Amino acid sequence: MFKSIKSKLQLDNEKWDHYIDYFHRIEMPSKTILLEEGSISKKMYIIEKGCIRVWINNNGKDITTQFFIENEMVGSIESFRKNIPSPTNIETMEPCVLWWISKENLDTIVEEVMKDPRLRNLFVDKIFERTFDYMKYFISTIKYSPLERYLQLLEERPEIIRRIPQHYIASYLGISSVHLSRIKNQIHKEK
Amino acid sequence: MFKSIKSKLQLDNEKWDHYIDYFHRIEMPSKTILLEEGSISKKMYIIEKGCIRVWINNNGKDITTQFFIENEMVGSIESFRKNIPSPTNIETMEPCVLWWISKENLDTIVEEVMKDPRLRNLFVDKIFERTFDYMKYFISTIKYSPLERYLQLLEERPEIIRRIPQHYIASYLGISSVHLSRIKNQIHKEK
DNA sequence: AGGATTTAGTAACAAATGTTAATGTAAGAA
DNA sequence: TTCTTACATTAACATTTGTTACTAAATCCT
Repeated sequence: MFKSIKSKLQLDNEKWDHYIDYFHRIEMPSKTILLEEGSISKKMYIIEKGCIRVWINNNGKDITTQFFIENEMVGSIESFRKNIPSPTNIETMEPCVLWWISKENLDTIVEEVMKDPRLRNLFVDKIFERTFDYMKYFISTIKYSPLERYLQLLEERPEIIRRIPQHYIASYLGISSVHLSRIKNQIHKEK
Repeated sequence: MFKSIKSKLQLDNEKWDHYIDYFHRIEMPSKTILLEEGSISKKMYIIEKGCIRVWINNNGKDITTQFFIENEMVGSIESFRKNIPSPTNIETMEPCVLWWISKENLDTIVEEVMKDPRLRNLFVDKIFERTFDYMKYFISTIKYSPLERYLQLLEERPEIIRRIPQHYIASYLGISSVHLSRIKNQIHKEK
């Protein structure tokens, strides 16, 4: 599970083993809420197996804002970093195998990481990447039509479309599931 | 101009004076392109006076993605950080007084800053803030109607609406200027 | 001051998207 | 397996938003 991360970070064994102990394996059934809107995030998760969505409640309807699959890290970074109530819900969409780490332990690692110029740079790059991703999402919603956004998703994360029920995808794209059906139908006809 | 930044960072005078020298004052007429799509960003700007927009070209039409006013810092962080062609254009919308700093000099400051745990934290917080802002923008486009987004903008950045021509605002909200007219009319009637 | 350009509002029509309801199919639970 | 629930598609109609064209006002330039 952690081998790919290890080789990427190039940590020495001693530190590495220490860090590994901070993570705890859990299994969760589908449709489990890992973090509820309004509560403060105390854990981050790495997904070994399964699939998770992040969503916000909007007058009873929920809107999915992100999907995560294997080897990705999930959590409300905002709630985590600033110790404030999470604006989002985090929920499994399949039976999942997860590894969680507490805020305290992750903070310890981050503190260590920040002392090493090379790792620090990797970390800051990682945060920038997140920022750029959100920037891209944002621009994409005003620049492209739902059809175009669907095709992009199909291109960039086909796994998501294959595994996740369509109405979640629709909500993620900002359209109704009926309209997504129309879009798929349209693509089908054009071929 | 730099006093508020200075007091915020609590730097000692010696370092501070050193950093100040990295900034250069320039005046720019309205509608000047500071950074063109496709070119690599070499400068960051702080706005002393005036107003700037960031936009991307979409089949001949331009879409405004951000506005900046006095005391804000502008630049294509993505192009800056990764040394890649900028996806956006940056353009003045009023005659501006700006202070620019070169990538090299800013990198020097950042490197210094990262050595000090307190400043490092401020810096990382700043980046996280950007990320959260983009997250909010993104969520807002799928969660709220154009009317709601207009009211939010009016609430959060009234300055922008007062100073900037309506078709740029419309483009920023992702709607046509005609539709923004309708929205304003609608708000007017409801009062 | 005067002419050109930019900007904002309105109307009419067109296109995109949402809503509701009905139907069939697939997937999960007892 | 059988029942129930979740999911996807389609049609009909409603609503939202875009486009084009026209007008009037405001601003810019010389």
